[in-house]
Amino acid sequence: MECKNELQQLLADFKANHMPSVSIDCVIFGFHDGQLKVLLLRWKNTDDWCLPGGRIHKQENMDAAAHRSLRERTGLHEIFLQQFHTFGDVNRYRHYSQIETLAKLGLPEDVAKQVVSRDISVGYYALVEFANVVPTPDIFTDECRWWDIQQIPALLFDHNEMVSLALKTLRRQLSYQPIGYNLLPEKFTMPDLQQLYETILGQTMDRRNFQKRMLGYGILKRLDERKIGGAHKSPYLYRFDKEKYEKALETESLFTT
Amino acid sequence: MECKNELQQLLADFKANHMPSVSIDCVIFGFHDGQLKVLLLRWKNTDDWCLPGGRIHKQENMDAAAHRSLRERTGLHEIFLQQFHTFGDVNRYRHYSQIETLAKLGLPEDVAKQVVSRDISVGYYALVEFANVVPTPDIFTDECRWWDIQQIPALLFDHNEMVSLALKTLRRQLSYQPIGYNLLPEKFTMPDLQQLYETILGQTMDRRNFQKRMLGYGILKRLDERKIGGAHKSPYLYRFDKEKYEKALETESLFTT
DNA sequence: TCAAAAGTGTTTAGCATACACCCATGC
DNA sequence: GCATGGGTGTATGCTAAACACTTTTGA
Repeated sequence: MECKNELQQLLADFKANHMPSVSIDCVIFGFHDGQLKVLLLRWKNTDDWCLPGGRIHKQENMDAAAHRSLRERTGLHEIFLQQFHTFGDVNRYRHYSQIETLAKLGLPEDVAKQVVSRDISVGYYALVEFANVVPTPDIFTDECRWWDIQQIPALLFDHNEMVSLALKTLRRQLSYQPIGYNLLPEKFTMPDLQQLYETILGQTMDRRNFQKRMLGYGILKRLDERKIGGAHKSPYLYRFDKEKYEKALETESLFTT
Repeated sequence: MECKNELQQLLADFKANHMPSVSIDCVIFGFHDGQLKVLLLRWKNTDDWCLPGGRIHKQENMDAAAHRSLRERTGLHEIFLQQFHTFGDVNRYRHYSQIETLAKLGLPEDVAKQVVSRDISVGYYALVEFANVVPTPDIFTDECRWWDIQQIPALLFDHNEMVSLALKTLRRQLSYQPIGYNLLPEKFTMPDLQQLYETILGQTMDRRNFQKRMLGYGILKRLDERKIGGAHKSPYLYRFDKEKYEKALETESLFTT
């Protein structure tokens, strides 16, 4: 009972500080071992996975709330983060047997209902450098780890749909904006970059044409160093010319207002 | 006082039936006289204009709420309607001297504050056939009419920003999707269609190349009729091949999942 | 010395642009 | 008959795609 009151109190405090009806969910993309990965959380005492998310403080910009949530899950401060869609179906919380899941959480039913009442959720996607991430669970979850995009299980709520749409948006963005700055280490080789593109788009490309196109954007700087240690011929190392990269991000498309 | 209580009651009922913290705003595009137009509302007893909007019923899908709002403002049932961005800055309601405006509305201050408290707003844009629209004000407004996109005044809240972003999205969409089905009458001429494109993109195009491109999409059907009555040579009439048009909308881009 | 990966340049094709002439209609 | 707008086809250029040989490296 005391436990229940404590929970009620927690919930009341939470409600006082956060906007009701609206939540945020983040699809965090990372790249490692030639695989595109997504960061997922496992709910306490369950085998059920979901996307990291959060709520918006009453005096906080929505984008800031998304950044905060990201920071809490990954430890990263400067990240590429972009809104991609807002999900508002009444039944988006019923795709999966959430009642079972809530039961496993051990929450009293009325508390549980408030935790997952019908919400509008704003979906963001983030691109992060895999190696720098320290995956950190939140209070509802006891595990936070990367999943290969190909091997993502059935997620809670409408989160599988969110991942699909985020990936679709990422692919489209790739076709008119440079991407990679936030997904690769500072120094990388042209084959690294190509592998990233091929992984995101799910298709192979011609090495020579790819290189020509990338260099044509004028956002890469070839270093004097080469990557050593690998078998075979040592590839050159590149890094992004941040200034030009940012400019290319702003231009965004053929049609700028 | 009674008036105030009545308002309080209205507000209480409203809050019981609608999701708090979230609203919807619609940028409704129409096309007439070679001009791209947007439907705006004038607040009661003021000269302040804003976008039509609404709230989401507790048991209503968000898209349905947007459609309902559109229907109420235009009388139209089947409309092209698409979410384009969600606005969540804390200060988005302070771009303009809203306090003055609220004063003019004649609402008691505490009621007024609740009416325009800080919200997340989901922006939709709609393409409608100008001639079929019956502009209809809502309870907060006493005028609803079309404005040339070039002549839109300073709007309340962040609504100018919303119009800009909606237009930008529309322009981008034009570059990889056919548009026109919802903006033109059933039968139209190639010059009509070109004028629509030129108006949206804000640039002129070559007649011959435009026609080649449009016919190349395979979504137009040339009718045997020609448009009569105009001066000069009578142009052919076309209409969209709805089936192929829909298919083209789904394909959406080079990169389909 | 061999296999595997990386560096480099040329040819080709498809699509978008540029451009000019003839025809119909109302005044 | 003439000014205006609409119908049609061809030449050109640029970007993206296709494609092959040489070089380096570790095993």
